[in-house]
Amino acid sequence: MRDFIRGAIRLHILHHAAEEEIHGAWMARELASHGYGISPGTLYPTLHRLESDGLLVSRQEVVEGRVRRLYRATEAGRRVLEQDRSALRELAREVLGDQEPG
Amino acid sequence: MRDFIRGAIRLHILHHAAEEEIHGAWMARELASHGYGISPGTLYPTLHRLESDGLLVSRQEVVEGRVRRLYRATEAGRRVLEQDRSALRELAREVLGDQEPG
DNA sequence: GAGTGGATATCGTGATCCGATATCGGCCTG
DNA sequence: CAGGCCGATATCGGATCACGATATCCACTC
Repeated sequence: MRDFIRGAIRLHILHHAAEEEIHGAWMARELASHGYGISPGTLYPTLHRLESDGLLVSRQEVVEGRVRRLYRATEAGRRVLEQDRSALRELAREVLGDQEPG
Repeated sequence: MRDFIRGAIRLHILHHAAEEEIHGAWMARELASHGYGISPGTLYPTLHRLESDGLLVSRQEVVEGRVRRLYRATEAGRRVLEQDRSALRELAREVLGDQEPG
């Protein structure tokens, strides 16, 4: 358990997949830009698991001469996302207290 | 990875251990009261790991005829806690949007 | 000193993480 | 059409971690 971030990766993926179609390499860059170093050996199996759990659906498309697997959140995925969001909200309330930012 | 909560357990433990002395069974109840089902087989190894990583220190004491191992956060533990807190803050900002709480 | 009860420690199994490496497939070149 | 290129995706093996069940520990009681 390097970071508590590890477990938040699913949340992050669902969050973006609920808003638009995403693909693995894009997600890797997105996570990296937030400082979440995730390796392909973690990311792709995670995407597959989310799909086999019915939280994501994928299709393949050719974009700029590259085959990409595009993922979107399913209804079940959105429900799980909402559950995770409220868990996050409670966690933030508990651990961050009522501190006002700035 | 049932929940993103799994990884947040370390954060939760550090949060409480930074404020007061805690012990395993108390932490189990605290986590359970927030709906985080954590088994002893996860909690105790986690405490040991945090201690061997230098984030917690422990001492034994007899309380009400029971031996308890009391944990407190070290300075390093508090630093990690702060790092995790700001990661949590950024995650909340990213995934929860700019919604105002309450 | 045997029993009690709550807290803590450990064991084996299965899942997960990880970096490195391999594969894939459309595009371009010739 | 064959071959090379390149980014995206998939897979492999070792190490770590989560988990529930079970065992152990220790102060107290009788």
